[in-house]
Amino acid sequence: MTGQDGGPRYDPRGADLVYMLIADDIAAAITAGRYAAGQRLPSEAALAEEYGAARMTVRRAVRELRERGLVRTVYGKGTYVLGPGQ
Amino acid sequence: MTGQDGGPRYDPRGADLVYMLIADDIAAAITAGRYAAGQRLPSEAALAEEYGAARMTVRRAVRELRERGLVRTVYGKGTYVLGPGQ
DNA sequence: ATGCATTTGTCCGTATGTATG
DNA sequence: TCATACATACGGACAAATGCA
Repeated sequence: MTGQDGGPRYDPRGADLVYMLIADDIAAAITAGRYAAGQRLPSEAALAEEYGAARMTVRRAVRELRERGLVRTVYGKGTYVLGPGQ
Repeated sequence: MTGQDGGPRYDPRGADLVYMLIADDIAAAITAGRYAAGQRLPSEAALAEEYGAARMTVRRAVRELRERGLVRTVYGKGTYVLGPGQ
């Protein structure tokens, strides 16, 4: 990323962060249809196991997906994939 | 550090840099077996306290040890002593 | 209604990574 | 080199919400 003022800038959203890698991977899975709209994602604990990461890191990834508008999280139930319409 | 007016105060190649002194000391401790292979080093904060230096300086020393292949650092966990085999 | 399991929410402590002054 | 602040990451513990038997 380059600033308009000419100064080189560090991209803090680089994909070399664990939570970002996980978020990208899940996002790709959603795009690929491996997680259909309306379907529930595996639990945070299951995802943590799957990715070999801490649950807090998975939560950070899910938060990223939420901010991208890809999923919706319901307390006590889970995180659900949103369709293109919503 | 290089003086902007009176020339360099320290020999940039010499071992009289604080981080290098610390690195050498830890390396000697590893060689002497005071830190066994597989063992975790004290945290950067603890080492900083021990050596009376800033954490950033200790980090520089640990980086030196990493570049010498003496230790391996794991994000969020610590820095571990490597055996002769690895 | 009473537990019980599952899942997300929150917090704590510790440790490393990055950035700035 | 130091000092500070914040982000990222791990691991654990407990609380709150949900659903089911």
